[in-house]
Amino acid sequence: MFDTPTLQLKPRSPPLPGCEERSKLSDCSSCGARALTVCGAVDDPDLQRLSDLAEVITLKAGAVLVREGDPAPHVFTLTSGSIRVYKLLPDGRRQITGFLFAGDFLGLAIGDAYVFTAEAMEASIVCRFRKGPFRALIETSSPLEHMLLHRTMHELAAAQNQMLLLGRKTAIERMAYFLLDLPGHDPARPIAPGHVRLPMKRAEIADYLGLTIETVSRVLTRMKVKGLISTPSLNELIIERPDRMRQHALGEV
Amino acid sequence: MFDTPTLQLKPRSPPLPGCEERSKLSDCSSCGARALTVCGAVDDPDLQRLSDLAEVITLKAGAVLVREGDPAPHVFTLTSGSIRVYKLLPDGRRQITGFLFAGDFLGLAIGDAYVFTAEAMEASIVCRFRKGPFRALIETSSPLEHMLLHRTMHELAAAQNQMLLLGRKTAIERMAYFLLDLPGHDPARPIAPGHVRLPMKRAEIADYLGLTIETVSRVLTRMKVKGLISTPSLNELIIERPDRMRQHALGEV
DNA sequence: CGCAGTGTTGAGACGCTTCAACTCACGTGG
DNA sequence: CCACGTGAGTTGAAGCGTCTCAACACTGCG
Repeated sequence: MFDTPTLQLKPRSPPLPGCEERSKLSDCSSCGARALTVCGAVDDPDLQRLSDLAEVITLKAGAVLVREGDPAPHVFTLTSGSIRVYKLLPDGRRQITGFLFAGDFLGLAIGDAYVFTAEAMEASIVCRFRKGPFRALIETSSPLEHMLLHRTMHELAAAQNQMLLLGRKTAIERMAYFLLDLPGHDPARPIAPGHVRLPMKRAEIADYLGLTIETVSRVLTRMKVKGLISTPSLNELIIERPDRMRQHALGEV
Repeated sequence: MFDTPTLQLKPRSPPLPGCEERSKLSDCSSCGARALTVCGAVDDPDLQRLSDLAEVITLKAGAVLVREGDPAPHVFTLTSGSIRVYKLLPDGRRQITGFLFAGDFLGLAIGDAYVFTAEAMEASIVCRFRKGPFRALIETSSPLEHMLLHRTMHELAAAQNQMLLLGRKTAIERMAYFLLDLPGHDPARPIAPGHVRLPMKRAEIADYLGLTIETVSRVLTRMKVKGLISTPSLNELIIERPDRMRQHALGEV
């Protein structure tokens, strides 16, 4: 599963078109800043020292990067590809807490064990750091710690939006929010505005939105019938009525 | 609503009995560390500089501290009392994203506007800091920023547990998790193990767990009938079967 | 005493889930 | 080239858990 590592560390790509839309939707005024932070705050010496600590690991689609409950000696950054992060209940119920894309951090948890499982959704490359040296570096690098705080706060704000979604929104509202929110996270998103790439399966969308695959399918059908979306292929769709979609996403009737 | 301020800053109280239980439940190995961080990491000079920036504000029960969408010039720490933090949908649906108790931070968000509303649940005292000087202080105080990062990661982990709860758990599982989790957060919790203080109303529990007040009431009744809990009063209950309660909370069976 | 706010309980409605059948795309091997 | 199998997605019908609506009980307070 793990490749022989060579040194590499790729900062998050700069802000991409379509970011404004997500920024508005998620009430986050600094989506651009998020990317900016990574590109800007880690100045060269720190970046170099980070690189010295990094191992590059390539993952095949479906490969498990970390497993919930396992000892947690590493932290990661995702260089390319996409990763699903989830928690399981004993009977198999799954909640996907996030999809990660190039530039995202992973494993920055408190404690000695991972509190989630992370799997590659497609062929991916990650940089791995041992936690100890990484923490030591943080201690000495204020910009680095600053960036981590910034990112963690960003994730927390997203998590709170997701709580609102899971606790109080209907199926169609969840899906609408998801479809508008997703492109802002995915550096590999298509250029064309309104186009949404869906690198995940229906089951993963369902487990992210707290629904079943059947409900996801039915909601997408309803959206098609209503003219909200069109689907050139299974893994891609076009938002035809962004205005109406946004209303649904925000729960405005 | 706001009192004339005098200087005051009270660090979080030290770890309290009952904390181990929560620590186990939430998969967080550092519940003690959380409190410890605040008491320990902010060493005297920093604490003093923080105090210089602080205004003390007293809140009556129900008072609004910050409102979602308003400009966000301040951050806060809660000195005593309890606060509910929530998001609203246009039609009034509410999701409470957290209950805050003495020692908790508030308002550490990215961007220029608050992304949530915060209201006092009971008479409370907060320390208020202007964001600018506070950020400047963070820049120069590594231990302070370290503490903030630690806390934010802690909150993020809790948020991910809440996503699992809201997305995949049944009503009784949600309530069980809530009842086991709550005492670990509340410094004013009763000494006796198994005793849970409920400073919030049914409506707030419901909006925190993504349920209705009727369902909350019915679940508590079911728990009473099953012998899982007993209720000396409306705002206090005793967990009679912590083992069975924990099974429910974790979705076993 | 009456009133308002809060909590409980019951009956019916509703939205999502469950279970099942079917379609479609894709790859494999005869 | 087609038969076959597999995994993913869609669609339909029935079931179930929670919600909605309504009535009632309890508490504190003027």
